[in-house]
Amino acid sequence: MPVAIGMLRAMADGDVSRPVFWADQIAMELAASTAAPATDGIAEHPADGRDDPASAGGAGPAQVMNDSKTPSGRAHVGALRGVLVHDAVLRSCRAAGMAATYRFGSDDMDPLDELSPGLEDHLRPHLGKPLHAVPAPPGVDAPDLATWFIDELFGVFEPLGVGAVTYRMRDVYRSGQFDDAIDAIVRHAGAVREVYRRVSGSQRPDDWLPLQVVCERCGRIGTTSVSDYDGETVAYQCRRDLVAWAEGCGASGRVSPFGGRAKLPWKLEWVAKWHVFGVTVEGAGKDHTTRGGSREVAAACLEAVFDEVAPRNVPYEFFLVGGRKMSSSRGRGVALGDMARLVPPDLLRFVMLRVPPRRAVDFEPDLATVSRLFDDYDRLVNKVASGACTPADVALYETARAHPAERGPLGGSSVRPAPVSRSLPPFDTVVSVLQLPHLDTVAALERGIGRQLSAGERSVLDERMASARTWLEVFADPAERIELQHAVPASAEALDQRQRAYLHVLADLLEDCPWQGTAVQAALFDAARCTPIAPRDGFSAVYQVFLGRRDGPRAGYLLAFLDRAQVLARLRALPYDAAGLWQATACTSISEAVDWVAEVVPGAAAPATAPAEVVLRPVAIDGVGVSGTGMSGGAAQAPGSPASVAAAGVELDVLDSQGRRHRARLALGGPGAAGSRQQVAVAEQVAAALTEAGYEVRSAPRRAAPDHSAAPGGRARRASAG
RNA sequence: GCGCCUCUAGCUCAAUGGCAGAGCAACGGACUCUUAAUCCGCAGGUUGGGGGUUCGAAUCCCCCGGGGCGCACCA
Repeated sequence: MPVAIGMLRAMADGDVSRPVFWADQIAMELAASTAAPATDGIAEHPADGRDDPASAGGAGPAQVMNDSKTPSGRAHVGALRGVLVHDAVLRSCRAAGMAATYRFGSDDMDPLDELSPGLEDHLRPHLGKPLHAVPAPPGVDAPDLATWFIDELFGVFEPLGVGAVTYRMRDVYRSGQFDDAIDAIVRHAGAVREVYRRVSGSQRPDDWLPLQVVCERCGRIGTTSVSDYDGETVAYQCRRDLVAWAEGCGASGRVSPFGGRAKLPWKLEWVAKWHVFGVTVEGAGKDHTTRGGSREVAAACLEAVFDEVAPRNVPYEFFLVGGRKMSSSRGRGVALGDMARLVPPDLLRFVMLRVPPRRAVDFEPDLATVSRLFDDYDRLVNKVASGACTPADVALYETARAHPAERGPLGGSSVRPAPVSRSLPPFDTVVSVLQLPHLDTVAALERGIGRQLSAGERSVLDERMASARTWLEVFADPAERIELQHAVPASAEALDQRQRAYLHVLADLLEDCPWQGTAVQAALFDAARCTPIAPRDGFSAVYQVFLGRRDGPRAGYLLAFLDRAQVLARLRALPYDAAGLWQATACTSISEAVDWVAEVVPGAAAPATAPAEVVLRPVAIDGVGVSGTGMSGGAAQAPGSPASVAAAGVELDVLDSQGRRHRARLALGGPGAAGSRQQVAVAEQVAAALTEAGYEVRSAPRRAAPDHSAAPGGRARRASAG
């Protein structure tokens, strides 16, 4: 199977009419261009013997990838784009049998030129110093600022399977590796100035040298201007007004620019890296790649000074969050560490590498986007596992996999496990289930998909659950998070009388309902018919009372995993106008009630079916509440207002052949009709009429007002309850 | 001003010169019954507009338009 995968790569079959993974395309072009004896001098500058030995087995000219990052702030996800673009090219080169290495540098000789949010006071005195010379903030366990910042990025290399060898510019300069390049570049300062003028249009003074030294007095490097190179030393001035963001100390003198006492400005440092390391591939973000931009200037300088051709560029777009560029200085964006905890390594590689470098990756860590990412990756894995895929699919899959332990000289595909198709609960489902308390998440999810997960799927699910937890903890905004409220939230005061009545009806039905998801879910619908209310409005009321929002996960399951007594108390917490409900919903004559029963359950018309059960229950409406509803705050009702409504009635509960409960109310007239004698008489008339029509009629005892524990035994007689 | 990317079904995107497709959403249906855990089905398009190359164009070239971003100060 691994062999088949290798053969599927576009390069192996040479069928250019089929889609080619972008990194494979670049590797092909590199192989083609370096195979031919070019006019460049790159071959004369092999990567000075520090190659990763693992790469030595490859055939053909060695490719040296280089990339770097200035450790000037907390790393955000965008920093990973360049890292992974180069890593993808590295893997493609190795998969094609080419020798290739990947170096990644920390540009920690650069001056501190901005104040990271939250660290202003600590950093301000050090503006202009090399980043490696700025102390880490108090309480941070790092030797210096640059190390602290860059380790955040380097820390994800291993888990992501990034095959880069890291280095630090302070070490490069101190070791003297750059001394010859510094000498050559400064000697060619005139040519450099000319390139600056010609390519980017920037004018430099005639005595300007492309170099900055560390001020011997204040230690700043961003504030010094340099001139007059004599082959051993340069003259410098630490100027107060050289840059706006830092102030020099005013010192001046002569100093040797070698061995770490000076650094080249950015564009020339690039030149030196390319020359000294023999770099053949170095991509750059679009901010560098514009016409007349730093990349073009550097390429021209490389040619002017060393007569070499610049490495292959791989221009790449930004990684946007919600369509906007991330900015660590403005605190906008997604922290690298958060992102690494949010999505598993494979997915992080996948999201960065599936789009060609020149296209922006727009990723918003909201539920829909993250869920889609998981879906997309599952689909890719299944596609590759099934074999119904293109070479580009296979290449993307291989490139997206993070498995550092198996990385080999040729990409290690021969030892990689074959992809296994998976059928896992989607991310948003996992998020949903995780938020239900007291729930065995895995068991619930397995129940959801109707089978047990394999061991492999289980480990992927564990990963997904960890992601879901991170999402809930770090990324979910209040609108996306469901949180069980400890009391009825204030927003629930807006529920109308019908919804409030629904909650009370539901509470009564849940008194002796089996405490299980499906049964509770059925009770939710029963309560909607019994109120009556549109199910949607009833559900909405439940979500309002428990979650403080209008929708939520399947309500029956939500409630079933809570404590019954607490659920009942919560449902009854909001008072409602019982008399008003009766006025709005009750039948006013016996014949109307009987017609209603016949409409709901056509028992007489279908004698073959089991007779539907009708339960009659006398109910007192004493003007402040209906007895038996559990409403305790009757005194809150204004005296007076219910004077005109029925003072007593009969509830008719009908259980149809499918066990669904329906309810009608029969009001008995004005305030004077409250006598139980009349209730009994009416109930008997209704019962007689219904019995005549073929229904099985039972009567439930009148319920005592404040005590609903004496619930009539027949109430829960329904198919699902037995 | 210069440069890059982008425009395809309601939404997010595939298809890289060979019959315009998927996932969600919608719609229809099933499920002791829609509501953030299920399944099946159906529909959805002048590929931003115009011109050109080609037997054949979403795809390549030119022009126009909409949107996003970058460089013109610094790494």
